[in-house]
Amino acid sequence: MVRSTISLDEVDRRILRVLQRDGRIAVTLLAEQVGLSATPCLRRIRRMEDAGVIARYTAVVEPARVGLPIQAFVQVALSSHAEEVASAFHKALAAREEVVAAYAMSGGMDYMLYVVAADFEAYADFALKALLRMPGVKETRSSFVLMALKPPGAVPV
Amino acid sequence: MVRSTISLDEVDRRILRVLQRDGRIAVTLLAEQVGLSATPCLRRIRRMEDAGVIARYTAVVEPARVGLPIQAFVQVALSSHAEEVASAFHKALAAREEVVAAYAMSGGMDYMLYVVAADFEAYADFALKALLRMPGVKETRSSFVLMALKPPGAVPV
DNA sequence: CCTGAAATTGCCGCTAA
DNA sequence: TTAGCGGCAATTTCAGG
Repeated sequence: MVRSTISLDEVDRRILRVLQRDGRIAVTLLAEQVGLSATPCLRRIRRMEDAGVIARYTAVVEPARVGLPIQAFVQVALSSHAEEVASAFHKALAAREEVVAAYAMSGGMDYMLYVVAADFEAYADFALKALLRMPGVKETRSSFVLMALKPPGAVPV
Repeated sequence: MVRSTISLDEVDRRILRVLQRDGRIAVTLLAEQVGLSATPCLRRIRRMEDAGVIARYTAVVEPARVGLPIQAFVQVALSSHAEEVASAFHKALAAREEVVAAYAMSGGMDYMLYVVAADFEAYADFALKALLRMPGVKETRSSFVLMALKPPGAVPV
């Protein structure tokens, strides 16, 4: 995955739409759907993979069905934004598997986390014993997911 | 994708870990990595697909590389929680492609959205002209993603 | 278009309730 | 003895040159 910027034409975008909908589709079928034969279609896919447009392929696992029904968004503010503090915090986040996604944010709170847990006890353990004790953490605010209206879906390309 | 609950053994969990890391891996290879032959491995995959444990497969597209560098989390509060208002709001959300994910939440704000846009103007158009005018919307609070520390990753199975 | 590899299916054997 | 699970082999379909 190289970091170059590439331009995408309408066919590339159609490929992306199909691959976001079904990441395991056979290239042969995909090619048909976008009006190409397999070879050039595969070339375009590889090109987008190499350019980092397609970061990876993944199976989308339903957390609730694998024993992780608690899902929360957690906003975190740090007390210091010194390089060492931030990078220690990043390292601490990376080490916790229940943190499925983490973003540095603009605005009042510095970070947004997406966290999964088996139950409230496990979540409380994470929030109180792990997160609040991570380097530089000043304040956290958790909101729990009640329902996914639109499960993480396709980027509009 | 049926809605039954199934139990997963350690082999199933290993399959899920591999498929989350590489959603396009060949079943043959996957089978090797989890210590099975292809046939039972594929059977387990199908079983998890049917049970909704694996919701789908997808290509993970980097928004910034397809011309959508603005990414925001938006919290939304509704002025009414009447059935009709909520469902009209859900419908309005569903119709907007820039809303990549949407959740009903506990706590102060009723919804959390993940939104992508081509630039601030497009984002402002969405926030001011679309979102604020959706049925029942009382208040919104946008935070912009500065950096993805941990890009949406694997659920710990 | 062609060749090797992968996906998928039918069938059989083993093991444990 | 039967339900559940794994493997082998044959067939169809796909990947990649």
